[in-house]
Amino acid sequence: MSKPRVIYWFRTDLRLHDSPALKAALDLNPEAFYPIWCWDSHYVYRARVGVNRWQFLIDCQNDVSQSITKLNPKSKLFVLREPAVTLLPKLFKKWNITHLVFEKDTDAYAKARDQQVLESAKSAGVQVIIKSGRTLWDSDEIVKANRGQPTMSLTQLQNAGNRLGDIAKPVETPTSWPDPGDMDVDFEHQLPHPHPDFNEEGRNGIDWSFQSGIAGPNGDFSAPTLDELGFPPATTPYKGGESVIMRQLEELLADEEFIGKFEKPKTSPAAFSPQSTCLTSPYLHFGALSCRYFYHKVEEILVRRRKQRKTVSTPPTSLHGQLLFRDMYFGAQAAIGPAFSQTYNNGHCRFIPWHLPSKVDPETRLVTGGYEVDDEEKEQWLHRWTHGMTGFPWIDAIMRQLRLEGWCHHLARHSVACFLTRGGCYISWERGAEVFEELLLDHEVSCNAGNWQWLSCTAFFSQFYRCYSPVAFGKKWDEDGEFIRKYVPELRNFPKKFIYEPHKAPIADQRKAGVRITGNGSQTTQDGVPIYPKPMFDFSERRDICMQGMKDAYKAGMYGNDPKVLDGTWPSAFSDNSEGPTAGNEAGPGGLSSWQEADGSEEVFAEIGLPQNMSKPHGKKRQASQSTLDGSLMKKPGKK
DNA sequence: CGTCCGGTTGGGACA
DNA sequence: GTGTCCCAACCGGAC
Repeated sequence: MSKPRVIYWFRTDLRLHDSPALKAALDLNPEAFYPIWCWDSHYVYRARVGVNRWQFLIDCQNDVSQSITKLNPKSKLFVLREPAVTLLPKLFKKWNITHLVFEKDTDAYAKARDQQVLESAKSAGVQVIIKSGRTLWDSDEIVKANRGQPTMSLTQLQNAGNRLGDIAKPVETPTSWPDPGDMDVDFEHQLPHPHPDFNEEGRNGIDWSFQSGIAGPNGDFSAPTLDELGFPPATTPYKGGESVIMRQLEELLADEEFIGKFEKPKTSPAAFSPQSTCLTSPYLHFGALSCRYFYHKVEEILVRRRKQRKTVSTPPTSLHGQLLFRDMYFGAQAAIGPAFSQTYNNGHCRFIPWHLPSKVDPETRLVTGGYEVDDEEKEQWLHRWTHGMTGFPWIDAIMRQLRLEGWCHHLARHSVACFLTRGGCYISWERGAEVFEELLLDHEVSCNAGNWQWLSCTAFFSQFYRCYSPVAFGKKWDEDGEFIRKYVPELRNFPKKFIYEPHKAPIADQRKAGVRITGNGSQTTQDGVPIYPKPMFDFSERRDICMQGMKDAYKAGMYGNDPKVLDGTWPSAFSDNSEGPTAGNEAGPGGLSSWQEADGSEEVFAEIGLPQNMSKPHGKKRQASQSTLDGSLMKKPGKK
């Protein structure tokens, strides 16, 4: 019998420590072992990925590659420039593969992709081993233990977890690494279709990461560079990689007071250099840090402190609580599926007639990626929020920190999310989720969608009268406005008295601080003088309007799968002057205020085999992150 | 892990 | 010692 020839397919598990899937692969004692990464067109073109997350991913890939090479100089992370669905069948054949091993993924897109890979493996006679390692418990098992229902509260998650038993102990880190086999990739290189490219706006050049052949420009299977992807240099100060976080974690764990007494609500959203929290989320996202490893390391400290009769914090506010919330969102997504990241046809998401609603396809019941501009003013508010030009310094500082660094504190996210949705703009949480998707290093589909639902009071949380003030909340943490001075530098020298409401400062104070408070954010200087915009609305006025709107929507009591939401008769449940596009008795499905049939652009994409829900967005380049498999592929003439 | 407002409480200054 | 005023700190309710 021939010895195993194994492909280990790295995805969002870019680590060597505590990887049950990697251990299972190595336990096969393979004759040839191929640790690979398939460069995926979904990530390159169809997901919204900003430059900072690109850099972080590439850091993680290079780091794991170096760790592999340390164990075996003949090996590394072999990055192959072709999507898995077309590439793997060719590799199975060319490399005589007997086993394919990977970590289980729960995102809708990844699930569809993996299903397709599973089928091709089956027909090629390749054995597939899949292990769970991305969450504390296997999310599908959690759902079963929760009577098939999505985990919509931490208690549900904890009860389901208790039924499943203890969180798996970390598995050992490999100390040796088998040789790869022959690396022949002399077969047809199938290029993914580059259109539509939703990351076009972020690029300053064209993407040519697929153009240089399967093994890349040097033929050495290296990870693409930002330059190859057509991106400018990244601006984040954070560096990806398993070895980076393992070093940082050692320092974090050394501070047993901090770990043992950690309470999220007591950490400051205004703290920077250093931040008030651990900043492990980007590493958890890419799997550079195992959540189970982290959980058990924290547990060791808690056990020690309990023995010493020292105080320990508990879920939901403790560090364990944060990891449990993550599992809760994964469990919710695992049960609800692709609809989890949208309102339409989501029975667990309250229907609220937000402005700028997502366009939907009543056939597939998925969002199409575009949104409707029901009100030009709201479109401008969204733009100003996105770019940190709202005229509310606390909000703008957070949004600029997010864009620049790819991260902001959890409570800061609360603040800006509340402001965009139920506590200010009354704009769809799905618009905010898209912006976060692009900008966050730690963007996790389930956590992002779940937290936006939480903050907008459409699911998980419902006390909409708890509304963050863009002035008071920041002041509570940072009276002097140091955070604002750091990220909104035009206000650096503004008097403390007015730093949260600069438009209230007398002209003399403005002149002294070297900035004028004027305009709508479309300019940064006027007559050579730096300017900062006036607030884009009266906050307390907007808060009252939003709260009344939320009351109306809660009274209507509809969810995303309500027949009236599905067929567009939902406005009959609202008075015409309720906030949002609520006039009349009929509108479009979802929260749309009108409904037109496809405008023709959809057909173009249908032609190249793009699934409906990934069809070109109307007007703006936007798309759903959680969508079905990107099947759009085209053949490059000739061989590699 | 909301904010605002109004009412109560309690300590200190002072008559 | 006691009454009164002031104000900050705290608390509970409404939204």
